[in-house]
Amino acid sequence: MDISTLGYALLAILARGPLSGYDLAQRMKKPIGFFWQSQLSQIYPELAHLEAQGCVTHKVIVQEDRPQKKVYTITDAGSTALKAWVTRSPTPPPERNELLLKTYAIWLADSEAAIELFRTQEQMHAERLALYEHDRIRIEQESGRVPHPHEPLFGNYATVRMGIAYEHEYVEWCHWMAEQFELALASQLQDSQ
Amino acid sequence: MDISTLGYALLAILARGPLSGYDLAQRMKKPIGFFWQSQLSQIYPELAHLEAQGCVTHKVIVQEDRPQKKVYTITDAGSTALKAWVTRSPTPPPERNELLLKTYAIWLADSEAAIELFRTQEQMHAERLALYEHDRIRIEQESGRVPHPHEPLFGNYATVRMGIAYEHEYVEWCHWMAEQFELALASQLQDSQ
DNA sequence: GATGACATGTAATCAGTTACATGATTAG
DNA sequence: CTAATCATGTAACTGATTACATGTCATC
Repeated sequence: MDISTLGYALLAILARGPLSGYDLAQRMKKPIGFFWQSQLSQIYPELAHLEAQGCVTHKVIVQEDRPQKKVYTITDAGSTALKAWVTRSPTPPPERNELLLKTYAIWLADSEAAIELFRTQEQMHAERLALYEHDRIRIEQESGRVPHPHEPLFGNYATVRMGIAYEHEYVEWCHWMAEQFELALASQLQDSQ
Repeated sequence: MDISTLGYALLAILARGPLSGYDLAQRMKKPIGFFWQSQLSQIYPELAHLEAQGCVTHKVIVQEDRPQKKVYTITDAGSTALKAWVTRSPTPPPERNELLLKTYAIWLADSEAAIELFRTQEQMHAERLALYEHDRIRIEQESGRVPHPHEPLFGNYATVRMGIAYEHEYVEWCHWMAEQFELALASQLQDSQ
């Protein structure tokens, strides 16, 4: 029995309550998607796999107003496997950041183009930051102040905290990058006069 | 003609000077590896592909003390393609952070196990932080103070700056996480007395 | 003579994305 | 009747990792 990371991701969501594959995909967008993404076409086979391993079971639910669906529930075996996994040190994943790769070769670019690139990135990350900060406040209001480490909402809070710190750094770095090229541009203009 | 991200990564390295496949793989470890990793078995076919596209050429160099090697040089076409690529906005990659996924389900864990996980992570990132900070100082000494945006060393400096900010945030967040579980543990012990 | 760094590749496998295929039900 | 959402899947392709395969040269 070996479970893929996606498998654990699905178990982590199902640990909070039963859901259909379609609904799992929705969760894979909104809160989970910030640190683990996945497509429906990958979720369905993975659910079948988890069921074959005895980590989940499903019931067909017939709905009147919508098409019928399969609602999956985590089993004791699944719960045990998930609990064992959460505190196992993850193997450091191969880093892959295309923006940093571009940055490594950015000395080749025109200042104007570089400034545009980093201003755009700065704005993008500022938007995400605002989104996360909104989420953080929502969570703090839902539970009185900071959630306790043993309630599910703590998972949301802790990850959103990381998101805020991450996006905050990103925005500042992008800002610094654009600034460097603006300074270079200014001194170029001065030289040509 | 379409070039993969790995292809651009190789071009970005070759833009600083000709190298063999083996040497490119070395660079893929030391400075580039922090934001783009790759194996030799992927590099060799990619170099052949780049050569077929006219982005690089190679010469066989016979060495006396070592086996012969193929040294690759970037062409004008390769240089043009690279320069056009560096300032194109990258498509945001699907986020995938296993530690955050575990964090989302960490409320299921025992406080002791959680503390160990985050203390270990904190130490790991503190080590990387020290490594990056050392690198930053080395670069600042090599060039008088901050490298100019249009010299190659700026690429190294800018990426290492991001690395420092990132690892710094990571260390702080891990520390906060461990602290949350230590507080939970302390209040548990108090309750049982 | 064995080990390790240098050097270049191919083959099998895996995880994940995109495209394809089908169908129910509701709202406009 | 048409588009959007809900709902479940399969198939083809792509990028990357791991394992396999071969060989040179220097040092211990």
